[in-house]
Amino acid sequence: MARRKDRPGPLEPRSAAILRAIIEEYVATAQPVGSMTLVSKYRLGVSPATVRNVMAELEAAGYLTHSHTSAGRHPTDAGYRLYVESIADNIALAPVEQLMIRHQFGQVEFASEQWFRLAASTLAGVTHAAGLATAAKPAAGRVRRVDMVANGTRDASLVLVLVEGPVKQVLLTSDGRPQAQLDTLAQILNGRLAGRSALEVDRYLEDLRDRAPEHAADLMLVQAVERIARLVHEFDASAVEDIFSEGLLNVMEAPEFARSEKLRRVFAVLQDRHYLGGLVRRLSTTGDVHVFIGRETGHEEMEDVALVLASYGRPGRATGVLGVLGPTRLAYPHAISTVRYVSGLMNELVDHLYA
Amino acid sequence: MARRKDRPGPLEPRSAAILRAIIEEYVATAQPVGSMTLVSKYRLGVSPATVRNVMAELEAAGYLTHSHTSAGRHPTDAGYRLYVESIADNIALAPVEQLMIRHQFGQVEFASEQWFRLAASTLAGVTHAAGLATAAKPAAGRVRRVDMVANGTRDASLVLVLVEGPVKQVLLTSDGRPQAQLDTLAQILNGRLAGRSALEVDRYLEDLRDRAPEHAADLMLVQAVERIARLVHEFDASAVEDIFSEGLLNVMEAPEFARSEKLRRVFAVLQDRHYLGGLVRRLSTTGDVHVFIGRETGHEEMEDVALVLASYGRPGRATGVLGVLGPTRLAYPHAISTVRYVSGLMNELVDHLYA
DNA sequence: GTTAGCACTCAGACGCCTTGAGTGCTAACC
DNA sequence: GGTTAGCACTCAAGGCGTCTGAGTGCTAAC
Repeated sequence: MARRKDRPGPLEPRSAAILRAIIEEYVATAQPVGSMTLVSKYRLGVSPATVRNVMAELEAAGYLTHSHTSAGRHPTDAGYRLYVESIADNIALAPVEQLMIRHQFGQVEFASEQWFRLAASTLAGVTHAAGLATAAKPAAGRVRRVDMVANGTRDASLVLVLVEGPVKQVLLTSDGRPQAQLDTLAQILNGRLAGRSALEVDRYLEDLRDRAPEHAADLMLVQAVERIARLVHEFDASAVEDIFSEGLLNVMEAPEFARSEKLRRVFAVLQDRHYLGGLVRRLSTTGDVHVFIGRETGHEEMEDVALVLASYGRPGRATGVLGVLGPTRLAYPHAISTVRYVSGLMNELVDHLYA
Repeated sequence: MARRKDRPGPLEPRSAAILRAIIEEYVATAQPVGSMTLVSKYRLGVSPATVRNVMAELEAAGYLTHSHTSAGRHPTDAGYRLYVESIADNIALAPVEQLMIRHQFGQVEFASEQWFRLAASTLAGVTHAAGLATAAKPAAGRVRRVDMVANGTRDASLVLVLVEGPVKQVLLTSDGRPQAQLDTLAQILNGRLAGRSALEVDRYLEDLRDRAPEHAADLMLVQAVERIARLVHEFDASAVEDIFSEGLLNVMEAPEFARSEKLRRVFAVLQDRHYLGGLVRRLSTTGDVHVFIGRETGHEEMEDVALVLASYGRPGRATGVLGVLGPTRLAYPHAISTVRYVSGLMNELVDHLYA
């Protein structure tokens, strides 16, 4: 029974300290925590009996549970949530770790795709959970540059560079035109399409088709514009370009996932490209870290996992998401500060690329 | 005791039929197979007692085992190997499935990266195991085309297209040069570098540095060539560009991987980019399907898994690997014919691209 | 409000027994 | 000779009771 306050609200300092100790102990050991172990390991200044009373209150308030009568307690999702809210703000990553991460980022070539992978693997390495990152996805794609490259006898590659970074490549049939002629074509396309969005490319395509007679010879031009339009549209439509996940092995090591059934469900959810995309919308674009615990992730299958996510990038321009996935029994303070730090780094990188 | 022949060699027809039946039953049920179930399900024309005698012979010859005295038998790796060798050649994929796979390949745009992913996911879907595919990796990369694109105020993207297909993108500092100037630079680079290998790019770089005075203004040219050299070298050195794996969830469903410890080891091996690269070398380049069962994979961690792999592509040009990963208890005939068929399709695609 | 003491609870470990699927052997059969 | 029926034997898996110990909740004293 809750003696004093059943109402939600700030806990008494002593209760908060005990909840905190229970969570930290449970995170460390994955074993239900009993009153005696708690007193012996943490200098709480009270006896086990008192701790038991407080535990009973915390349980009545919904922050702890029992697996069975004579077992120790472990936190509920609500308990973790309270804990997270109590520590979310003021923590910074240890300087040593900052340095380590910066060092890793320094190693990599400025090749855009590498970053996201690096972000994911860095997060995984530092937090010992799974690291996730999506590529920076802008609101709507624009053509930066088109290039055509002869490619054997019959084919040519069309290389499309988008303002937002990604490079796309598709095949065209070139009927053996020499490179010089392809260059001319590319020049025309660049003149017409540089800076254009998908809709604008569509419009140009219609124009081309209307005054067909004049350009009829250049069926290849039409073909190219068709492909470009399709690529830009595809880019706009793609929910999330790609989710890089690294260190899923770390999650497999957690005892809560010892039998692979639970694990399978989590993996299945993660494979769904649209899922993380959906979470993105729930993230404010302010760029601060958000924590989703258990059911809060919006997926029943994920009831045993927690996500610590942050968006990065610049709202008008490109944005993406990165973060960490682990069991709800997660070292939240460390995970939060790591995610915050890495998302800061990624902001710098995005600014640099989409300046 | 083996009554007749302990020597390896072709089994008597009846023994072979029984081994075959045991394997098929075990593949289907994942349960040890007893003599009575076998007789009742498969029309063998003999009594359980006879089957038991044969089983004892097969066990003495190393093709079957016992988990304990009173349990049914299941195949050893050697048993699977014999079975695989007895069926490897003459099987073709069912026309329905051929059609289904072709259909899937028809759906995809001719964008090179998609193929490998598609191959992997098709294999996964059809065989209900995990599908693997590496990108087509040629012996040594050559520059096809260089392009430079202004990129905000300070930076430029250098886009490098290799003869072998891949497109690389890195950032350069452009000090605000206009696009026109970048085009001129790119033109110079194309003139000099098109068709060149990494070593040849190196040579050009040395040239540039030697007669520094003349071109001193174009530090950016030097910077660009440096990057290009590095990219081509990296491409040459990369063991395997990327391994696309799809449908690992399928493997997680197999009862032999019910506890995730075993699974974890397998995943860990797969993450090692060099591992599959090593297997590539063990594949003859004739393009036929190779089967690695348990320890044959060369990794102790993989003792419970089997790989069915084929190389694809053209020896002199680009080659890659694709295949299927599953428990040793795998439907080999189906897996083999599927892998063979898909690798045939990939051959066509590679011919088309690297014509 | 805190604490010591004590009765109570219950998962997990251990040992025991039973069950049944499956074997290996032997002797009869063709 | 190979094949088969019969039978004793084996052993994992499951059910069942017991024991143990960590941990609780309650009550009464501080």
